[in-house]
Amino acid sequence: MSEKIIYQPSEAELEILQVLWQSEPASVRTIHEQIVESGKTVGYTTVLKQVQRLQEKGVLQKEIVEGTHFFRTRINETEVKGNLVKKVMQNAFGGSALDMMMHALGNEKATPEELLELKNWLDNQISKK
Amino acid sequence: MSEKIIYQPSEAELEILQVLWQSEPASVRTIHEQIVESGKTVGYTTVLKQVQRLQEKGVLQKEIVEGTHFFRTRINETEVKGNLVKKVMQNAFGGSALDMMMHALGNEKATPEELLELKNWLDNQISKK
DNA sequence: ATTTATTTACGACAAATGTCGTAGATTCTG
DNA sequence: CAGAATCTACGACATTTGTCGTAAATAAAT
Repeated sequence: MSEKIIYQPSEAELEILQVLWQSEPASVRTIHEQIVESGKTVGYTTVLKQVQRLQEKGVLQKEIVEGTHFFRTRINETEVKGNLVKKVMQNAFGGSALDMMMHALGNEKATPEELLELKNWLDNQISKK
Repeated sequence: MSEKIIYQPSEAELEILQVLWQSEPASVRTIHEQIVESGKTVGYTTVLKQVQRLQEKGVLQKEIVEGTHFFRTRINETEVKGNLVKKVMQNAFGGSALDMMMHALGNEKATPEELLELKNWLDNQISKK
């Protein structure tokens, strides 16, 4: 089968992608603002550069509307995120979801609500076929 | 509180750490063999270099026993792995374990057994306090 | 003790990342 | 329109990673 290649964004790239998946298309100014608002201190040109690189890589698409440059992603959020977590699951936990889960939630870090949500989802998954 | 710093190994470093967590201490030769056996093609000196860097970083400790150099880790497996997965959970899933789980298991990738195991573990977590 | 095989120590490199500064281009304001 | 404000394009750098090659140091074999 045709192995679809899914991009593995770096951390800084993921921040940008997250903003875009949230509200596409967006200008670099907007992206930068969002990132800064989320707590990270980074210069405008730094973000601009990353955006340009992502575009060169074909991950982002640029559209110039009335002089302003807008960007939107060309990769699927679910696939990319799934890939990110699967990679960790594979590399660090030998592919075991259980093992990964235990490390992610272990040590009373998860709230009871979260555990319940998870349980419900799982029950659902199990029951349906 | 004193934020304990947990090392975030790169992929190649993780491979080495995995071998050591499995059977410490080990010589570079052994580590290399294990990695190659696990399917990755990489030169001996490449692994050696990585091991030396890890030692410089204080992640590994060297002990010379009768002429042979043995290495062992100085970081905790559970903590490091937990950190790796938590980082992804944070960066890509806004800290939501459920969201991460759905992406990791979504699309019928998980075996029924695995789902059950997970469910059991969860039930256990929930019930105990 | 020599020769041979193994190991270790170093130094190099290329590619990827994260960050900016600066200059030129464009848009907005008064 | 001219000056001010804002953007984009580029180029630079320092780090980190992943990979080796080569030479020097050790250990093993004959």
